[in-house]
Amino acid sequence: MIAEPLDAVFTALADPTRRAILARLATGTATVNELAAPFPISVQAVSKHLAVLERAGLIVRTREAQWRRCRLDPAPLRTLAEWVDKYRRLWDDRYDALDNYLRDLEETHNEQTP
Amino acid sequence: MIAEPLDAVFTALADPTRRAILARLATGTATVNELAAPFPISVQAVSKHLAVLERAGLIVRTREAQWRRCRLDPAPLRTLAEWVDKYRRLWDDRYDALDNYLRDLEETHNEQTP
DNA sequence: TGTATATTCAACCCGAAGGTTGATTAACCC
DNA sequence: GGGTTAATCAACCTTCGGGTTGAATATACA
Repeated sequence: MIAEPLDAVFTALADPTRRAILARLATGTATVNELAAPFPISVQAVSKHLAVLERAGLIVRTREAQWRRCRLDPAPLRTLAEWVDKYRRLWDDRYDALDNYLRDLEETHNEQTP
Repeated sequence: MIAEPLDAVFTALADPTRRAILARLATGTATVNELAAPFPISVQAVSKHLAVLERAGLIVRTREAQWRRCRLDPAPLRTLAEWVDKYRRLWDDRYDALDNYLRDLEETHNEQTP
């Protein structure tokens, strides 16, 4: 099993702190200190979280004087959505197939015991 | 930060072995041994993976003689798709806003330096 | 009843993940 | 240049996740 970029994205999103950071960034860009403010953890810890998000391609950090401005990059979300949709379709199809199968069983049963 | 069910789903999907198990189950139900066969790890390790998937609600295990038959449950995937779509929409909107902003800047610039 | 098979439980190992504190780098401002 | 602020780097601690092996449980079968 090759290491997929999907690993990094799912791993990044598995942490509630990181999802909260993304939620904050969805309302606009922010610096590391601004992002860290609402959390009861150190700025260094938040900095680590940002590194994880950056590795997953979910955010981009740019230098701006002594600040690092963070902004979202929705690209990996598209990949994720494709993955989810693919599986949902597969599974829904299977469920449809199962439904049909059960319906057939039912009908056959009804025919045998009218 | 309350522990969300989303945590369990993202965590479950972060592991490539577990995603492979889901891929296998997308083609139909299977027993633990059947699921374990393709992997170079022990049956016990696979059993643990299945527990993680079950906790996330992604699979259901039913007793069948001495076997445990596993089947997918696509429900959490729907929740996930909703989450992803919500964020994608938010972010795409922001990007549209940024695009418009940059376009406005450009136009203003062109007016000032014709 | 006894044995084989399927699966889980329990105890353990090891490395990675999330947190801390302290030091370092980089840019601004007086 | 000297001091302040923003952020990262480095070292460390503790918890958790994925793996192992060995024992226990449950069911089928002869």
